[in-house]
Amino acid sequence: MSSTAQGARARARMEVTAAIKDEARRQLAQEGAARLSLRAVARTLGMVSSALYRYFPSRDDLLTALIIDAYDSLGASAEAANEQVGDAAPLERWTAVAEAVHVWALEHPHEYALIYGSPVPGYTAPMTTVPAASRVGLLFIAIVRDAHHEGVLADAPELPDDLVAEAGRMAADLAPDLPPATVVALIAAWAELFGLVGFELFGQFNRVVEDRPPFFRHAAIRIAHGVGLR
Amino acid sequence: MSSTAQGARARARMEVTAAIKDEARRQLAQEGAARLSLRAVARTLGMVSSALYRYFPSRDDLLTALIIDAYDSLGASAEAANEQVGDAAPLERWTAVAEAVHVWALEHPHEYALIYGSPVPGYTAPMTTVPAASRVGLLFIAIVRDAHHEGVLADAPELPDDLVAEAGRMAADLAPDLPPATVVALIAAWAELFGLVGFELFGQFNRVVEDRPPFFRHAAIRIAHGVGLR
DNA sequence: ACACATTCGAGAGCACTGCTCTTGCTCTGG
DNA sequence: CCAGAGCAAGAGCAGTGCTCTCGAATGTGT
Repeated sequence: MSSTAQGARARARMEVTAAIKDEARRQLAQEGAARLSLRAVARTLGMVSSALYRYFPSRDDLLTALIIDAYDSLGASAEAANEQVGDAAPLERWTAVAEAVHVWALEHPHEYALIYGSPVPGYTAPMTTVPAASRVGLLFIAIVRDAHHEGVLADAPELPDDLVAEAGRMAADLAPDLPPATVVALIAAWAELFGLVGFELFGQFNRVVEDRPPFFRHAAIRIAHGVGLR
Repeated sequence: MSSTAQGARARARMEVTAAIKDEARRQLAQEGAARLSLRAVARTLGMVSSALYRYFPSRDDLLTALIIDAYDSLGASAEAANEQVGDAAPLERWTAVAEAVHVWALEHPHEYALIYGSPVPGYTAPMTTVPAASRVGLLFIAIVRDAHHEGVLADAPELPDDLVAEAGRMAADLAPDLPPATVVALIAAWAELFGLVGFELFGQFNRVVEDRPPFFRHAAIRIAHGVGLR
């Protein structure tokens, strides 16, 4: 038997699991991760709290499921933005994806905080989150790779001696067809972009930057320039 | 009477308040903000939990005190690094301060998460945190200003039309003697730098960047270049 | 078709949390 | 000197994550 429709029992389990995640996501969006309460979820679902443990062995496991969903939701938004600009120039694809991340973060602040903010107490993300977490990063790599193969990618600045070895390792792991210096610039750009998003979302720009969208767009383009996109 | 040494009562209050903050800071450093417990603090201090409310009306007020201390600690580290390199070139001062922020963050991960990570649930930073929070930013502004007045600051790239007005506002507020385009680049650089720190600290670089110090140094220098420091 | 096994919901309970309120004791300013 | 302010302590409330036990419903193998 495959995984679908194997008995009413399994189906019911799927449905209850989904219902729990849905309600948990709703509470997460409204109250934030720290105020997400298993008991409250169970309550609004009309079940007793102990029953919920049949589906998620602990609060952290529920959070992990929500984290994966959040990464996937963000990744889907970014990929949709990338596809929507079709075969535009790499720089435009980059900014479109960056915009999509920005918009998604503003629309899902608590989800964003859950995945890119400070990790919740004593919680260390399990391996299962890695694939979902990588989607946006892989998109940026793909865009830069396309630019490189089209011959429109400027060279990244030379690496200092103490970075050459590590850069080689990074390039081998992430994008063997790209120059190591470009890979280094790309990873830095990735972190810098999310730094901008996080600062805006977490209030660091309050009373500093008022009109955020043009500021972000400009910064995202400048960051793309730093990777070699023109 | 001034604020110092006005009666044994006030002094005792100061001491107890300091003891509470110290113990709270210790628990924060070990367990993280979300696991900071008023009752646990009171317990190890040998008092009953309700007594603690005479000194901090709520858990959030204690957290606010710790936030201010954390900002001040980080600011002091950054300023010390700036002074230690004396009247070196602005670029070196920039990287020295960036390094200091980086090191402080690695040494105080939970404090860093408290101030630059996702804000704790339903908590909005009160105005009283603003001065302490501004110290590092003001340092970066001062460094760039010095470079500008020494005539060694490269021009920042031209601003798009939809950013000119906002850039003028930002410059007027933060550094009227600097070109608006430079101020925009500076604010972005500030956020980007903390983006790098946050990504490293919150595990986003796991399995991506292994040898972090050279990577960070390189990225910090590249960010400084983006502001016009050479 | 029946017996066995597994799964599940419900309830009680434990140890913990932030916070409030009342009761007295102690210290201090006028 | 002594009234009032400051303070510690205790009990208590409502909430949390999580565990354990106990029937009942639901599958599965013979």
